[in-house]
Amino acid sequence: MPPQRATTVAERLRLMSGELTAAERKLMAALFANYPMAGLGSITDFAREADVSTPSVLRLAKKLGFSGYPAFQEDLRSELSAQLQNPIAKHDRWAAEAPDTHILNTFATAAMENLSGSLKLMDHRAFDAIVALLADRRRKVFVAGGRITGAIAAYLVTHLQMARPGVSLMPAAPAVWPQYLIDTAKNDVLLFFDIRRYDARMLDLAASARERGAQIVLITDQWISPIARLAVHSLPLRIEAPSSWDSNIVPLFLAEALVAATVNASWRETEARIAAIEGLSDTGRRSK
Amino acid sequence: MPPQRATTVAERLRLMSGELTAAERKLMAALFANYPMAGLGSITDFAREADVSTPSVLRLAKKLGFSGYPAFQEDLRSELSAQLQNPIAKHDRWAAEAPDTHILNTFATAAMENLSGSLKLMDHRAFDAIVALLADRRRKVFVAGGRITGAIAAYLVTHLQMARPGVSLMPAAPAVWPQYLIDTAKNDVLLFFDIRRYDARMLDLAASARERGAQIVLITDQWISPIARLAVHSLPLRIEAPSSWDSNIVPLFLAEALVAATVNASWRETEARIAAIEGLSDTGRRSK
DNA sequence: ACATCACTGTAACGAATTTGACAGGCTTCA
DNA sequence: TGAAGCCTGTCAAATTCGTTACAGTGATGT
Repeated sequence: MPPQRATTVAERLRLMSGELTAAERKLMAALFANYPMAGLGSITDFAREADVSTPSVLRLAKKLGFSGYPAFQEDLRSELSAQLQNPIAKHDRWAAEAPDTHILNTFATAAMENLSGSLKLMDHRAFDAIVALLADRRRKVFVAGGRITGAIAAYLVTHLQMARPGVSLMPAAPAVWPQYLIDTAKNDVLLFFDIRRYDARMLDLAASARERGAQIVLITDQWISPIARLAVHSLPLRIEAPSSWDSNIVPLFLAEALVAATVNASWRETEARIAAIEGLSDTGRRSK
Repeated sequence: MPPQRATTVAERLRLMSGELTAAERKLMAALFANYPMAGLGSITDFAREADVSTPSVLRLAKKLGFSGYPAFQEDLRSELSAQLQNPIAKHDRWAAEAPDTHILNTFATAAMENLSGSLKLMDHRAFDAIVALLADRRRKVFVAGGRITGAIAAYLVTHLQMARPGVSLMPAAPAVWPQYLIDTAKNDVLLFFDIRRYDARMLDLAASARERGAQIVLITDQWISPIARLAVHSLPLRIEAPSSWDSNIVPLFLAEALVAATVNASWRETEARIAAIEGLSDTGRRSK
């Protein structure tokens, strides 16, 4: 454990720069030349880079208050990861007049980080492949969600049903699943939202569906549901929130993006359908 | 020398994700959970982080085409330093390797703008006042949503029910609303999600509830539902999306923030309840 | 039920790293 | 000029690390 995380290594170095010896200044220069990457290799590499001996590096690390070279490196790493986490986030407060610590602001920061973190690691080819499956009208589509994610699944189904026929929501009760499975043909699509605590019965459902030849698609969290090994495509998302429960903002984002992309992918057929729905639902409904 | 710098480690990993074994997927998840820092420590640390053996780490590195673990690390480092060179550059592209015009990117931009736009205009005192209403256990809480926002309403109810008793979802069918209204006492809370096209029957419901003395709370869009004039608090949100439909990401955000704030506001009473629910739901359910 | 195959962890080896001890060299001041 | 003190590198010991070999396990298919 590093002595004080109050400040960065660079900061500490600058503070001590007056008391540094010649070799230590060379090290400091080498580290700043490409900070902090130069310090992330072995102590030997770092020493060679600065053209000093390895013990000099060790002495510098100890002078900075670290127990040894690995401790020094660990500090550099955590510093770096902290820096990477807020590319933009800490700019300013989100909600104009609320304090930084107001839950609206902490939640907004978490949501932004979840979204950008999810997208950075997302495989957009998998996304496109899922859209292709959803846009293929020869396949029936079933969507399943757990106790919490059920609402997201329902949301997706509501929208997909406007975009194409043959879309159903898997009911929450496992007892009725067989009735849906029996109608599942080969190559139909079964899309799961499965986020921790993963439901064992969802895994069973996925296994049964897969046996019948269904294409399993999985939307999960960064810890990855066990359904992943049955799925043709899985998308892991970040869902952490400053709350007792996880955040489903990113899963909802993905649901909306999937719908929009599916509509785009088959606009010819979808356009007429949407228009028809508009016509039907305008009756007895006031619009803006 | 690494085999190909044409692509990032994350990218290569995603490309091979289909051919990964269970242990390798655990490693991938661990690496992505804290990318790329998790891979910059020792092979032992990385293995422990992912809860696999050290040889499994090595096997993954070789599978990705590296000569050994150090080569893998070197690639991560150079990738990282390349990324650090453009501090802001790739900020506009959210999904790292998808084109700017990919729907994931356009949607992400819209979502970010909606969120920050909503928060800039939000009255955090109204938010706090709503939380105070929701946290007051003497009041029953009813939540109503329209055809689309119903899923968000259901999501809010699912979570609020974990935080406190006396929370119900207004069913979609207007026919059964009287049964709920009859149980509405003075000062109970009726929270609406109402987004364009505003449903006339929702307005009727709000009017009836208000006559009975209920406190009406409204979450709506920037064009503001007519329910607003009946409500004690309204929060207008931005919901525009590059899609045929509006985005409900910000409404969901608000729902989550309301839940978290409500839990905080009455933590003393809520803590035990959450623990009890955990205890009940752990039975017959697998955890992570 | 059996055999095969792929996967995973344990254990042990060699290599590289980190660290401490020591001695040479430079500077400083009497 | 000489001596003291600090700084620095060389060297070797100890530790940790990366790697290989092997055996156990579970899944798959005959």
